Amino acid sequence: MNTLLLVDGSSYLYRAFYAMTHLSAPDGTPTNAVYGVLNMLRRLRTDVPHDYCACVFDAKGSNFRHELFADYKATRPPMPDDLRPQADMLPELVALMGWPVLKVAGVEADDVIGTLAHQADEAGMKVIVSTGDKDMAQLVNERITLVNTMSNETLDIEGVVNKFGVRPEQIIDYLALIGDKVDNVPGVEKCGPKTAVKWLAEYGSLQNVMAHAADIKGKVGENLQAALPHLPLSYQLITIKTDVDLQQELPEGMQSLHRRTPKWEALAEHFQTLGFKSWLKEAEAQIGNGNGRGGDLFAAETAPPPAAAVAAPPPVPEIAPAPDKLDYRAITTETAFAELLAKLDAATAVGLDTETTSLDAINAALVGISIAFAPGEAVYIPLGHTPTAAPEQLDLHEVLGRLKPYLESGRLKKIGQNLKYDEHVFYNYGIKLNGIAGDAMLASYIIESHLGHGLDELAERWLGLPTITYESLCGKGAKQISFADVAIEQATEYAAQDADFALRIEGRLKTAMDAKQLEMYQNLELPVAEVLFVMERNGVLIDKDELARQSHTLGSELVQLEQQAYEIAGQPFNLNSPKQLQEILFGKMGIPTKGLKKTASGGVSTNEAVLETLAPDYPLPSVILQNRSLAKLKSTYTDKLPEMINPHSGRVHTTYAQAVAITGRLASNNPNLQNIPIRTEAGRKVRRAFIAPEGSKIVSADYSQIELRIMAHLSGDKTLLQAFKNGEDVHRRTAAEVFGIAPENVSSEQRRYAKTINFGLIYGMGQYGLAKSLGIDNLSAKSFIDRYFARYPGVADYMQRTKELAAAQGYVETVSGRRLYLPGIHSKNGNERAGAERAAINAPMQGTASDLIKRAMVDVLAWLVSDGLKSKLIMQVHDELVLEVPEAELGLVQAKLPEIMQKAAVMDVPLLAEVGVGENWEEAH
DNA sequence: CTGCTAGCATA
DNA sequence: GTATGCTAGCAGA
Repeated sequence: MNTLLLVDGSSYLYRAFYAMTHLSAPDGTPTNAVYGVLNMLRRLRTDVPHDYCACVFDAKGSNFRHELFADYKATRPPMPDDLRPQADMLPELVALMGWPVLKVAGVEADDVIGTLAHQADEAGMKVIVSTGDKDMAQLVNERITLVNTMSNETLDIEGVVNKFGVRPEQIIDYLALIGDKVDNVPGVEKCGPKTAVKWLAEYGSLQNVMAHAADIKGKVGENLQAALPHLPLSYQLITIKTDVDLQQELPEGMQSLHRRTPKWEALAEHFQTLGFKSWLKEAEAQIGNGNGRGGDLFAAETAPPPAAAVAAPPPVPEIAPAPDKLDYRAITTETAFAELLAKLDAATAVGLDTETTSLDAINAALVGISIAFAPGEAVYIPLGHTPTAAPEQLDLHEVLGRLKPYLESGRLKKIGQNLKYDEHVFYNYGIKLNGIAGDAMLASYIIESHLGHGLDELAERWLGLPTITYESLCGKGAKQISFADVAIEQATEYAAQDADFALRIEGRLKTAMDAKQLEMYQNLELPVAEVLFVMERNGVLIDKDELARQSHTLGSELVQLEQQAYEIAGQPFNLNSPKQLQEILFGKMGIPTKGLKKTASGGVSTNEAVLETLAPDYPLPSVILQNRSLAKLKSTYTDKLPEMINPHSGRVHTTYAQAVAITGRLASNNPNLQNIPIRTEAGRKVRRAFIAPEGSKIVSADYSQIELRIMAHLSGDKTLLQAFKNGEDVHRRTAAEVFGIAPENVSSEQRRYAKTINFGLIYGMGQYGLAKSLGIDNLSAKSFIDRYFARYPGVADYMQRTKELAAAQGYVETVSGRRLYLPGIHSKNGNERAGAERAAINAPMQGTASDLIKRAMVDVLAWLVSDGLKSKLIMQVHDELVLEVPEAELGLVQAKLPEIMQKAAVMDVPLLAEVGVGENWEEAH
């Protein structure tokens, strides 16, 4: 029989507070109640065997009993000042310990416990309710028992009868007669336990006692008569609900009440602050055991789950309290603003969001700021709305000046959605945002990188709530209006919600992370976001004139190619139009289309591969190819980059997307600085325009064969590992192995083959792909691959294992525990499935490489800052970091930069980073 | 004006 | 054969 263990967190909070001697954290925060409750939960966890469990707390605010009876609990003194902060922090700590935590607005903890107990009872489960509250005795039956963990007292039916002298089903009647002084529930004057038991023994039920009120003599008889009108109400107040709607909190019912793995990382942090030393040690030991990240992000290899393991566990259901109502306000008066500042003084963490005039952060102007304090509680400060939209509005600079200390404070923690954006916005006004402690977008990216991370989607997925969309306020497309034109009322609803939801979602997502994920989130992605902010802000200096010259040259070359094409075709046409080109080549010129690749829409493709095959036999294709290549250079790079120079800084500021690539890589856009040409001579010239200011140089360092090294590490293949350890030329070595000759006899052709195989493997390539890229037949390609796998059995084995793992669990992992989901891995479509298998093979290598360089970026920036260097990180291109370095620091950076990159992780292969210096990016590479 | 395809730049 | 972002052309509003 399954057992459900329910803990009345709120009742214990009070009892522990009054029972425990004073205790406080190093910073003076009282901790006795928190310590008492957590200690009790630790004992319960081991002492009471159970299958499901939950710890229930009272939600803030009034509940249905207050509606029944305005004076309910009216005589209770307010919560002692020493208890309040403890009450606030306790639920989070309990959740971090792995307990499902429930808080339901509108009812009390008792009612939630009553409901869950009732449901479990109906399902034939055994229920143990751990509480210090005697009222709970009304729940006891054959399967439901109470345990007071503080006094070690157990109450079953017999126990209730022994203790109270009435049966469990009479407890409500019993308590109604006695009343409850603490909760201000009126009973019968002068009627205590003895009298109540006597009456109930005689008449059986409250109803019957009331019916015979006239029979009872003496002063108590009179009192009973006097109490008759209010006794039904008391009965109602004392009755614990067993029918609370928990659909929203527990959409999957009892099944979600599994104990989860404690978040040791976060617990350790809290125990540290709270001064719980022995528990801190314990948490650290757990982390050291690989149950959290140890000293080294890459040290712990998780044991692969059993092959039978099913896809990722479903996200833990929503257990955070949903606020009973929303409190969103606009701040437009000095009084309200002063109150807001006072609130910020008291707050430790807030949700933060800005509204602006532009998606381009560096050029965006502030329209308003929203701040959330608690779920459902947020304010919006309109600052840059048009007068029509906001008749009353505080002065932008005045407000910013007074908010600045809070925004720049590391003490006040900020949580938001893509805060890197807001960080830029504030920086535009001379404010450096500090204390960034959470970002819902990044948290979501860590948990499920393959899904969307927009706030709207997150609210839907994690809170089950719809959002007000930006489009519903501002419209879209050409007719879109500026947020500055949105009326305050609607702007407040929207903006306050964004801050509120970001705060709520981030908290929710954190509880869904395992220790490794929390580690990656807090110690990798959040710090990386700061590095990206710095790099974006730094920008890259571009030599406009150089690009203009190149554009000019390209322009005249393009004109010539165009003329040639027209002559060959016998007519002018648009060389950039695949459709027109198709007509010319396969229509007018009558080139046979047999065996040529088709486009998705049915026509004959005119892509590079097709034109290459036609080039030996016809003159036009090679002209087109040259034209395309140059046109791309001109339109995408030499013409475009100068347009992207920011007039204020004189530099180009890209935006790095941190949550788009499913493998963990960054992406760069507006402009994309990660696809600047290098392969062709003409293309590479573009890099000459990436320069450093007078007195500085460009320094670039890139990881050598990073993904191949990671493949060696992941596969553990002896031969491959050895090649790297010996510092060999791995492609040459591979050729030697595959062709069965000595490395010194490998021809350049053979080395090229080997290099292609090595790269192909990283992409999950099969014989077909290899044949195509080497221009050999399928059979020879297969024999190459077979020979390769025969010489590198570890690699063959790894490929196989990875595919199986992906199929078994639906995701694969990087070395540091980043999860990479493969939605297509179970597809019935063979092509799609094969694609997912290739992605599965590639993802751990690409993803681990990306984790590595992210770690290096954080370390490099930390070094630059701590040593007070003037060198600037300006670009990241997947395996390369580019810096702008003053000449005085050149020697230092050249030595230290590759060293930091190589030390980003300790793996079974040495990491190698190669550094270059130059006047421009081409020279430095 | 918007959304799509083809093609191509990078690691 | 993995992972991205950008441009031009073009079709349908």
